[in-house]
Amino acid sequence: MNDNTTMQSTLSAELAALLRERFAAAFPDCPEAASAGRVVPSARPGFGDYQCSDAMQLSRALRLPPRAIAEKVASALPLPDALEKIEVAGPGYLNLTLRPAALAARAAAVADDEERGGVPQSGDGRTVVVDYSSPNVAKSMHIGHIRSTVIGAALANVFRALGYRVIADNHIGDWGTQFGIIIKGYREFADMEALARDPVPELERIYKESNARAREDAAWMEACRLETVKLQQGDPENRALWQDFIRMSRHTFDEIYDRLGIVFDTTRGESWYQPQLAGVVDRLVAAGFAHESRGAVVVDVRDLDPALAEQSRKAVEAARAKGDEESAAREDGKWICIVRKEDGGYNYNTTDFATMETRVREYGPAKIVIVTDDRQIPHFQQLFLVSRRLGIVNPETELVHVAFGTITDENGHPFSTRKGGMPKLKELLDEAASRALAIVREKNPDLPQAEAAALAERIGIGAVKYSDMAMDPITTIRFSWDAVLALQGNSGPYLQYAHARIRSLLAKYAATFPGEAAVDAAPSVSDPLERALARRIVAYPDAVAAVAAKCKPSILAEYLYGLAQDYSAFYQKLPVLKCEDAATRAGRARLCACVAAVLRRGLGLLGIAAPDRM
RNA sequence: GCGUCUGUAGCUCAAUUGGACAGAGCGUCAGCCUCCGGAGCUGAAGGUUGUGGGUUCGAUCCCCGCCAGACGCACCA
Repeated sequence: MNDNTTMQSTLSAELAALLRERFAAAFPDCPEAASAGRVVPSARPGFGDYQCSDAMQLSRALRLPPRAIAEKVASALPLPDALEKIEVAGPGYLNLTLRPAALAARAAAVADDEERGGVPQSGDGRTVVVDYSSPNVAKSMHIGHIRSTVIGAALANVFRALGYRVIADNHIGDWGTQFGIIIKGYREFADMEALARDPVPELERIYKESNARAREDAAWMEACRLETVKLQQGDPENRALWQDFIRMSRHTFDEIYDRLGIVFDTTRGESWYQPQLAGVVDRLVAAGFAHESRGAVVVDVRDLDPALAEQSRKAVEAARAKGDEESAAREDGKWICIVRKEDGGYNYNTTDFATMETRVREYGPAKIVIVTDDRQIPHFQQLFLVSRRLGIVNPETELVHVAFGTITDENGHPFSTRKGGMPKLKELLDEAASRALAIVREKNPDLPQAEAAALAERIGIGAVKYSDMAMDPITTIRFSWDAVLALQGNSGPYLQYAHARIRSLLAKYAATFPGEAAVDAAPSVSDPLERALARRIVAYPDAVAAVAAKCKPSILAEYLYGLAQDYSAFYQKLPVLKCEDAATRAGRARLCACVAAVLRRGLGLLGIAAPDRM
């Protein structure tokens, strides 16, 4: 183990490796011992810095009391430089305590690693495709889109930080039957002025109205269908309209993305794959995976897995036994994956197969990560299964569907379209900025107008983003203005505030003690509050790695919140500028600087700004 | 009917994925500004982790059965 370290791995990984060696050496005849040594940060300070509970697990295999096993591992020599002691505690825990100097050096190394962000380069140049945001052309982005956007962008950042080559792809909804409906409506009742002024809401109005008419007027519906067919056959006029709609919509999306600081490496909408769709279906049929059914071409997922077939057969029996023919009929729908519709058109299944295939062929990715709401879980399960069986995706490519919970209204019900649907994303961001501005003005009355507004924007957006990432993606969010825009407690601004306070303190430090070079000092870790901070900093690389492994930015949000909390406790109790002893003062200033660096970096991965003042 | 997800403090969520005494925020109550930024800090109250079994040295976490809610189930994505 190396104290001042090149950051090739995380501290916990190095300690685990050390213990693994010792377990293996102590019990060479036991295969289970060879894989022991898992290490996690200790539950409480009294239990050292890291703990290992594997001795208890091995007790059965080794037929020895857990404490005896732990003792043997703990007493092995020599103790590496970084460790002060290894103790056996409780029923058989191994508690590892770091030497303060080693902890301080390690914390500084993590914070100072500007190039790699203190994070091991486990990606090693492999490729990850991250598919997120994916709004629909001719529809406004609303609060339902923000989770995919924000979570996906954070995951892309994290994979990049870990040394992966990332392809961030915005798979926008720019193809499908809705365009016939819009084109028909556009021809009949478009308000050209409104379209010029603010195109997307007008397109949305056109779609809604045309769609409503199609529902009650069969002739209208047929006309819409014909427009779709014309578009898909390449009719120049319809294609020009369609491209116009895309251009207008993308312009509106880009305004939001600019504001959110979201970037993509590529934007390939569904239409991009359109030329490949016929070939996909042909190959599925040729391979025997797809067949004709009720006029459509379908893949029956049950054909790929006898267990599913059996499960399905039982479900039908159970329904029939109760005379529930409706449920029995529904059963098919769960397993039928339509790849060509009765009318010869293709749908999202076909497009998604083509997308999968293209991504594998073009990028050779180690992972494909797709971020959508949880209603699409069955769709992606089927897509992944069939893609693998057909060989569209090779076994080396990991497929991940990051499913997040839908956003409901304040009462836990879906937002009803009749009552205006989900709040628009732009409205949300405006409201966030405006609430933040009120506070900025109050706290910084002397700040020039433009600066205050810019700052409020960063704070408001930070609040919105944080609230969407602070919890596990699968959690359903009950929308509430007060929760999304919270500026106190577990919130984005709380983290930003902790960071701004440190920056301010460090500026004052530099001005007050120009001779002291805190940069050269080791972070102070003598007080438990300081030590807690250093331990937290050292765990940063583990947090980032965990985000990638679980595809949950919430892990990083949680980590940063803990770091900020620890800092606030430290700040309250231990003086820095007012500390009499120059050496301690420098050590504390250095520790503060390390915290600020990690906060800024972590917030950066979440896509949240870290202003120097607020 | 079948499937997926979820159930943890009054409310919103954590719990390093099987480890030591289940922790935060909001709200409530009591404190902290002659003190580096109070968007802050300290403390109190608040829990049979939906429920009943099982596995384990050890279960919020894994398995089985119930209960409740959300979502999905043939040409939207």
